[in-house]
Amino acid sequence: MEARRKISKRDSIIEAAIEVFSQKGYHNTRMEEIAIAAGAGKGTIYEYFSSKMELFHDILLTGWRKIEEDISVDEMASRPVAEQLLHMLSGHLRYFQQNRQLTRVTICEVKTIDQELVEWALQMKEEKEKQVCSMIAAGIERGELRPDLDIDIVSRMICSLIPYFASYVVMNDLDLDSYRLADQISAVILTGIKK
Amino acid sequence: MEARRKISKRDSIIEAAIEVFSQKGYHNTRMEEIAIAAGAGKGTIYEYFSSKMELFHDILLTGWRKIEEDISVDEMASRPVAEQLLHMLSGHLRYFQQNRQLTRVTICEVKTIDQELVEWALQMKEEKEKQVCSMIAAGIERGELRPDLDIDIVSRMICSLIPYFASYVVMNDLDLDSYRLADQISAVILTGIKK
Amino acid sequence: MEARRKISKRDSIIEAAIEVFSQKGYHNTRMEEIAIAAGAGKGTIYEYFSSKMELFHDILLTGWRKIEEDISVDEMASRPVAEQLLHMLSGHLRYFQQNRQLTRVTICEVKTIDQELVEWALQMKEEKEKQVCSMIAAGIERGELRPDLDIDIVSRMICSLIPYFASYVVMNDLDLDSYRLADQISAVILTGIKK
Amino acid sequence: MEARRKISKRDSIIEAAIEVFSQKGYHNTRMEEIAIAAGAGKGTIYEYFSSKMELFHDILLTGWRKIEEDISVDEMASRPVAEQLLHMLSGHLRYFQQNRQLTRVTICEVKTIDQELVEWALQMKEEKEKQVCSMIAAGIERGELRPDLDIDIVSRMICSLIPYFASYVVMNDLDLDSYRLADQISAVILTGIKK
DNA sequence: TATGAATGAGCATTCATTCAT
DNA sequence: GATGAATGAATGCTCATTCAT
Repeated sequence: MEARRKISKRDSIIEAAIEVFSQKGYHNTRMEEIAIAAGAGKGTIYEYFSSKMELFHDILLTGWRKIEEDISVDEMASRPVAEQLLHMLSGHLRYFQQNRQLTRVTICEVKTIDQELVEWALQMKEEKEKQVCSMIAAGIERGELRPDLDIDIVSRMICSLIPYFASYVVMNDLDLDSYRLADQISAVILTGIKK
Repeated sequence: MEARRKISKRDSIIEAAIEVFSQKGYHNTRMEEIAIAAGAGKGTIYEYFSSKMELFHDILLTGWRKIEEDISVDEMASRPVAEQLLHMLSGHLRYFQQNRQLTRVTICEVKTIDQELVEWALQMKEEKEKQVCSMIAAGIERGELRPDLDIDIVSRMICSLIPYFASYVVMNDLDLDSYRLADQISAVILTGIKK
Repeated sequence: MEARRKISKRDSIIEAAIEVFSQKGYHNTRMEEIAIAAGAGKGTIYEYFSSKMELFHDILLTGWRKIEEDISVDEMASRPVAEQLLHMLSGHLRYFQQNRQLTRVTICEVKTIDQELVEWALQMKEEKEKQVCSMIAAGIERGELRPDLDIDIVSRMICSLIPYFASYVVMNDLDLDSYRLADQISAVILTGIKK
Repeated sequence: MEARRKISKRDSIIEAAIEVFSQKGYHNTRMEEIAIAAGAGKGTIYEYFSSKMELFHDILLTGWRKIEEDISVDEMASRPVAEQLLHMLSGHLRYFQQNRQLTRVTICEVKTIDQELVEWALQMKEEKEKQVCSMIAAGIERGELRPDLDIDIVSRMICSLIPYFASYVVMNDLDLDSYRLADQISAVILTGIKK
């Protein structure tokens, strides 16, 4: 029971931190606010996280992992690009909708804070771009896509859609049909790149 | 000569502020750093700007205005979408390349700082989206584009490219051929949306 | 014990603040000095007082309340004016002697600081004048005092004695026999106003 | 003409300084405000006064000298105390009324500012007390006053009236008949001390 | 383990004073 | 002399972090 309580304490802190960070941003959030929102003491946060930065970093990591778990692209690698693209986009959009606050934090905040974090975020981005590159390259290989495409550029075009529509979804409280939206987006892109 | 010196002092502060803000971010920049970088005293900054926030806001506004001046979209309105799109994208990309630091500040920093500023940034974005919407709508009207397009979505797809490639251009110090890049991007989009 | 310590911390800050304010004046006192004198950190002061002004205001209020508690005039209202006057004056003088530093702050500092505070101080003064007015009026009523007296003027004359002798007592470190002093003062006034 | 202009510049600065100091107090007054009120440049003030403190000190000195010129007590020394007292009090009260702002500065501000100034103010006060002491002593000598009076105390009682009624006169914009007021005050005191 | 009182480094801002014109 | 742009020392206040309980 103690272990369970400890876990729930840690989780309530994370939950509260996501809430407050997403509303006020990293720099405008005070540790005390998080503590209050978590129903814990200020000191308790430091039992689980060594600093404000680490807490933030942890949230970012968790967020990213959850996305990647949610949208496992690899196992789709053999499917047609059309399907993969649709799967990826709709997966992301659905995730954004279901994790609005976490998304807001993950997308917007990283750049202002810490060199280490910026580089980490860049890595995440590049990883994503590489994933999409592979998808495109394979599509060309298989003859699905036009062979004259600049793979890097197309990959970045697709990746650009994700954070932009993320903030679109997050900022508006409207509940979108994420599948239909993804369908429309990928239709345009596909027509633009298919053979 | 007095007038000239005053202007150059103000300008040297702005220049220094862009430099430091773009490197360290708003919250990690101390006024003293800006002063030193500008070769001025701390107090001098306050002769021209009433607060750190106002200085930052001023830079953002200036940056935005310069972009809009640089890429006057309106006078192109009667041209084919293909041309307009290419003009807009290559214009932005060229601007980003020529104003790397200002771009970095303009694109990245806004969200963490101030509610008022966030709303202002949203307005700018929406304005841009509306511009592109008109472009698309007119293109459909003229029979250049597929009539079944969801104008809003396509507009957002195009707008998503701008900040993403902005940070791509800004983060890497490589000198890209912005016209070629824009050409490739718009080719894909165009194929995706043209009749 | 926790409660006790918290109280003593707050008190040690107040004590230190009275000490430093009384020696250097409000504007020449830095918060850090108070903190050092209190054996506390700068931040600790702000745990108990939201600003320098509030700390000062609090001290003033406390000082005033202590005086009024110390010299409860009301319960003497039925006694002869001679007795009341002597009681009031000797009470004040004794208080001033026993709370030299607080007196110095209370009497001298108010006017330079803050409009709100000035008005509060004026109210305190007017309250005091009214108290004495009642005393005089009742004395005339009872036939103790000359009926042709201008009550307002006499009241002000008596009130003028208090801050003046306060600073006299406070500035000199001599230990006066406050009762004898009060006796002499009130004797002169009484002879001047009695029937 | 230059000399005349220079004099008027200096005077306009003093005039403006009295105005602003009396309204905002020493610490809340900025040199720039004085400069603006004087219709001069900030730097110009330093042509005539080496520092803010010196400007303030100069005003105080001038104020005090004007009082003493206005109410020359010495030449009255041979007259009866009744007359002297009335002369002194009514003189002061008239002066206060005619120089409201200067009075406000002279009476209220001194204590918070500068050790040197505090001591100067104490000297002024003691000088005044000595003057009145002589007056009383002479009155006793001449058999006008009761011989058992404590000269110091009575002197302080009289001196206490001056700043108190000064602030009374200054704070209220009512135009008082200073002669009548002085008459009433001195009547009470005299009855209290005469043989 | 959990707490929150205590801390002090860090920073935006003010304003008396200087000095080139 | 007169000016006001430029300066930087000085200071109130914030908030992440610590540690005694």
